[in-house]
Amino acid sequence: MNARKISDSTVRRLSRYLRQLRDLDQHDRKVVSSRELAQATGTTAAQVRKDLSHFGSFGKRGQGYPVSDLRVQLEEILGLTHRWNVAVLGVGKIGSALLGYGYFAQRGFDIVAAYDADPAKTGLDLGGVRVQPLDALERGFADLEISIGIIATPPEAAQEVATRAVRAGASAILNFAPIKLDLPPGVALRTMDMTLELEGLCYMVT
Amino acid sequence: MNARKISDSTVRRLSRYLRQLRDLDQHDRKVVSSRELAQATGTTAAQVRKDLSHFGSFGKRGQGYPVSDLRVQLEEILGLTHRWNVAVLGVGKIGSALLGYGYFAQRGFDIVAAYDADPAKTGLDLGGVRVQPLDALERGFADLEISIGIIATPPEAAQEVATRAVRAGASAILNFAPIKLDLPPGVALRTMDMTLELEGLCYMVT
DNA sequence: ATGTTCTTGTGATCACTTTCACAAGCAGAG
DNA sequence: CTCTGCTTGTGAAAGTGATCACAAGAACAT
Repeated sequence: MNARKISDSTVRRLSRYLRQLRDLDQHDRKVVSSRELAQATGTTAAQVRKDLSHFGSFGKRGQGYPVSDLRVQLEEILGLTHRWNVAVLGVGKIGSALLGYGYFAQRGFDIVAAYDADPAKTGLDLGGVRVQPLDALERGFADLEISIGIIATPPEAAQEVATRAVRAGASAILNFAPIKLDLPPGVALRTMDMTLELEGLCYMVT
Repeated sequence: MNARKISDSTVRRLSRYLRQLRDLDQHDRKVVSSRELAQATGTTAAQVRKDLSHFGSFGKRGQGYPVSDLRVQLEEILGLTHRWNVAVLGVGKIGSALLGYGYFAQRGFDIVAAYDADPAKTGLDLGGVRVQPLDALERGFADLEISIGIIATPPEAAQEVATRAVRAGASAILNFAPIKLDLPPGVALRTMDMTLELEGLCYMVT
């Protein structure tokens, strides 16, 4: 089924389909067509069908896709059948905002630990998580089975902290620092670079 | 020169080149090769040259690119020769984090206003900006010549607030709400969807 | 049973991006 | 001046992702 390599853009779209399906499911919709799914997620019907066809045949010709089934299928494909433990690394402005960001838990991601190099922050309770010193990182990742690290440190510290997180067991990094991270092969990485996006907007406007 | 349409991925890379060039410039480097620029930004030398060639010939064969000149050129291409006024819409966790995020100002983006629907937040001073009620949006965008709106509201409110911002004069929207925004053509849009990225990481790990 | 209407699944095609490969050009040495 | 070593700029080739177009089914009405 999914032998081939699936592109990032496809994965992103799958995520959007899933979001829509969850919504439809909650409203007890039973069936949805590729056309409707496309419209709701900002793509085309053919694209939806092509994306899904990489993983199997989930629809019925003439009818559409069963909302609930497809939802479960997508959750399996994306690896969202279980919850994920996440740690926030760096508790500055961005880091503490993430600790209070409710949508993570809602979507299956539990922030179970937070670390910061500043001793003054140790012990703080942010959104129900106690901030720990960086030295506790290795221990924490192992004990709590943390597989995703969110880098929210200043850029200077980002590389080192990311490397430590990976060595401590993280298999994925979500990076908020405006810097290029080098990670060992096999570790998943996505970077959210806000100034990069702002600059992109400026180009488009100009 | 730049008659053709430049792809998003190219623009993103240009932004990364610029970041590197600013750094090199500060360290008084005079010249840089496509190879070095590529290595520092995580792409290939050929890609760097191709990207730049869309806008002109900035380098000298046998030598490389003059750091300072190229920097200025890229700033012009990206539309970063002047500073930009930005407003934050929605002052929850994410919104207030952005108000304190120092890298925006450093890169030419001034957050000059913040709005929130919750009257309890009116008047709060966050990072030197006073939070105003949503009703003040139209007036503020006009008076302060705000061209970029950052949406940090709950998803339910995002579409309406974005639409209002555009009507009030915003020509670009940076969206942090996990939702698809519909905007009039000609308005630039970038969405930063954190749960989407996390889900992407899960797929890669699984 | 047959026909009609609808929607999926998918090979083929198209469009766009990246990579390749090399001539053109610059600087410095001899 | 010529030769050597480098690096750019760019057309051509390769690769990748998106779109098209249509046969294959499914439900329902007659």
